[in-house]
Formats: sequence, structure tokens, C-alpha cells
Amino acid sequence: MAYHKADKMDKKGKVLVAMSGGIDSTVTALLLHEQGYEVVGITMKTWDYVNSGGSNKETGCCSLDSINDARQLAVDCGFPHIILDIRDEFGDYIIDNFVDEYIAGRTPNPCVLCNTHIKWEALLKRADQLGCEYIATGHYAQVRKENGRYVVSKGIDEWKDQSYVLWGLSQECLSRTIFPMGQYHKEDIKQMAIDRGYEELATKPESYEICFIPDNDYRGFLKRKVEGLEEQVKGGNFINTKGEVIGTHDGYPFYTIGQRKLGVSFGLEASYVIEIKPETNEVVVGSKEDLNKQEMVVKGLNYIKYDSIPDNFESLTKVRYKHQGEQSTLTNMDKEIKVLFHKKVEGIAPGQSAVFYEGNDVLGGGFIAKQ
RNA sequence: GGCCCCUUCGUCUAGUGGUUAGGACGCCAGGUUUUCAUCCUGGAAACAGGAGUUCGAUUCUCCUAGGGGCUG
Repeated sequence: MAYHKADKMDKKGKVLVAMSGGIDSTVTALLLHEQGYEVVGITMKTWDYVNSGGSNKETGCCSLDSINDARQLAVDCGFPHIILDIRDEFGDYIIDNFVDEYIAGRTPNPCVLCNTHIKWEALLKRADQLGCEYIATGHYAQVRKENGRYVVSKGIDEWKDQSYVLWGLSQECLSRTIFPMGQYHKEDIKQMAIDRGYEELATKPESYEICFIPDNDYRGFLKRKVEGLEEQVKGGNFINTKGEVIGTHDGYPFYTIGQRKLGVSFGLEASYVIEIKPETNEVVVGSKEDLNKQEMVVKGLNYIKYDSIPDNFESLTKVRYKHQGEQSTLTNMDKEIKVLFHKKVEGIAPGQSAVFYEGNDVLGGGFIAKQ
């Protein structure tokens, strides 16, 4: 495909924009296009939605039924758009890991894993094939180069900040990544969409499900995916912190640490899952106070701002996506980091990502191994 | 087998001769949220049954059904 304006556009470069069809990635493509980048849109097909039940929600990281919207925008703006089928890699890696983690009694975050191991890899590979210097996504986060490293920091819209899900990206990936959303607030983005004639995008509900579980029922997904699981694990015991049996549950994979609504009333106060024991199919239940833990171990580390973290480093550490974070002291221990929080943190769940911050900058992160 | 004390939303309970019968947990629905959760708002939901006393009974009395004390 010939680009008659190629000379002019080359000043900014060629960028491959991941487009889900939602508002954020759409505006991302629009802005870069307006700024003079040579934009190529790409929509990744991660999962076969055909028989998964419909959804009219459009603006998650991997929306459903949105390929046409992305393509239409590309047509409107006159840039190319391609569809990339990554169902195989996605299924083998993300979905298998998702299932394995739950079977192991942990709580995975597939979005983080997909970013780290699938999405960027697929984007960069295709970018190389297309001669794109950069890739861009609609994440609310920022990247800058500092002291020879590419540093991820929070988007200026604190409320929408998505830097948490990017802790696993390599320096190589970051060196070619642009996050236009990072310097805007969500309201600005909505206004930009409206100004450009895409008001319907601004009013679409956002999607919050895991992309491969459109009905938002991960428990049902596990049951369908793992034959015989439901029968094997049902009837396990709820036990209290003294080890006494206080009830029966549906099976340990169907709970997560910090979960409250357990379908049974155990006493005067709300009860929370504080520990999951896959080997005995027991779920330990306790009070809100029992959920609070002072320390944890994080493994599978990736460093962003520096190439390592010195001992006794002070950082704000998040244990979940929307966790506000808690001050902590980090200590290296042979490919793992021990995190000692200054104040106890509620509901630390193995399998979730821990992300370390220095101010607004992401130091790095890893997976919570144990409390 | 005699004389005492219990019985309220699914659960644990508060309470009164006239109340919208209150709360907590659980449940349901919304909100927040690119994971799972948390969190916030709202909602449904009960006086064991029967007969009295009373202007009026969930409350007082009596009777029929389910738990604790002294005697044999």
C-alpha cells in the first residue's frame, strides 16, 4: 500500500496501534494520526467469541465484537487496519495458566500475563514485519527514558491509572511503546471522542470481564474447562482459624483470598477467606482483622526503573489493581523479594501481582508467592 | 412423671399494650473496577400455631408442638 504522504509522516514515524474498538484505543489511534504518525491499526483476536455469548460492552482491553468498529475507524481516517489471530498462543499460555493457577489454589491475573507474554510480543513481531518503529496502546500510563532506562509511570489521571498491569514489560518492549492516554484524564478522552464524531463511544459501558469469560463467571469457566473438577472438589470444608470445621464449600478453586460473600453466615461479623489449602480442599475463614498481613514474598520479578532493587528499599507496594498501595521495605532474597509493609495490608492473594512504586514511577513487580 | 425458663427475617438477635417490628451476617439488584476480590448504595425477607383479655396484642393469659434445673 503506497503512502503518498510518506515523506511528511516519516518525521514522526510509523506506529502500530492496538485497537480494541473501545474509546481509549480509538482515541489513541486518532491522536497519533493527527500528530502525524503513520498509523497502522491492529486488532488482536484472543478468543473465539462466537459461541461465548454476546456482550455489548466495548472498552475493555480485549473487547468483543469490536473488530468492525476498529476497522471502520481505520477506513474513516484512511489508515490500514489488520486483524491478528493470536488465539493459539493466547489459549495455550494465558488460559492454561489461568486454570493451573486456580487449581494450585492461587488467584491469577490473566490481563497482566497477557500484556507481558502475549500482547506486546505479538505487537512487536508484527510491527517489525510492517516496518513500524513504535507500538501504541490505550493504557493510562506513561513511559519516559531516564538514565538509559525506559521508565513506566502512572497516568496523570490517578483514578484511571493502569501502570499496575504493565509491570512485566521488558525494556525492549518499552523502548518502542507509546501511551498517549497517559497524559490525559478520562473526561478529556471522552470529550475528544465526542469532538471527533464518536459520541457513541463515549457512552458505551466499559467492559470488566476477563476477555475469554464474557459471562463473567470464571467458576463456570473452570468447571467447563476441567472435566470432573466440580465433582472432585465439592463438599470441602470451611474451617476457622482454630482449624474447626464450620461448614462445607463448593471447592477451593472457586474462592479467592479476601472474598466475603460465601453463601453462608458464620456468625456475628462478616467472614472472609483468609487462606486456601488445595492439598486438603480446605478454605480458611476468618474476620476482617485476620485478613491483614504485614509481609509477603514476591517472585517472577521484572525491573523497570532500575535494573535491580537495592536492599531495604522503600517503596509503595500495590497488591491488587485498585489497591491504593502501602509503604513497604523491600529485601532481596535470591530471585525473590520480601516485602515488609509499614502497616498491615488486607487480603494479600498469592497469584496476584505486586507492583512497586517510587513516587509515580514503577520500580517493577512480580507475583505474590505467599503471605 | 410432677413445679419453673425458652420459641422473633434464611441465620444470630434487638424491642414494645398502639413502632414503617431495629441491627448484623447471608441473599438479590445497582455503583466502582481491563483479573479475582474488596468497597459503596439500595432491596426482598420474621413476631411457632390456636383461643382468649383489650378500643387495640408481637407484647398479657390459657392450650398444642421443639431446649435447661430439683425429685423420684
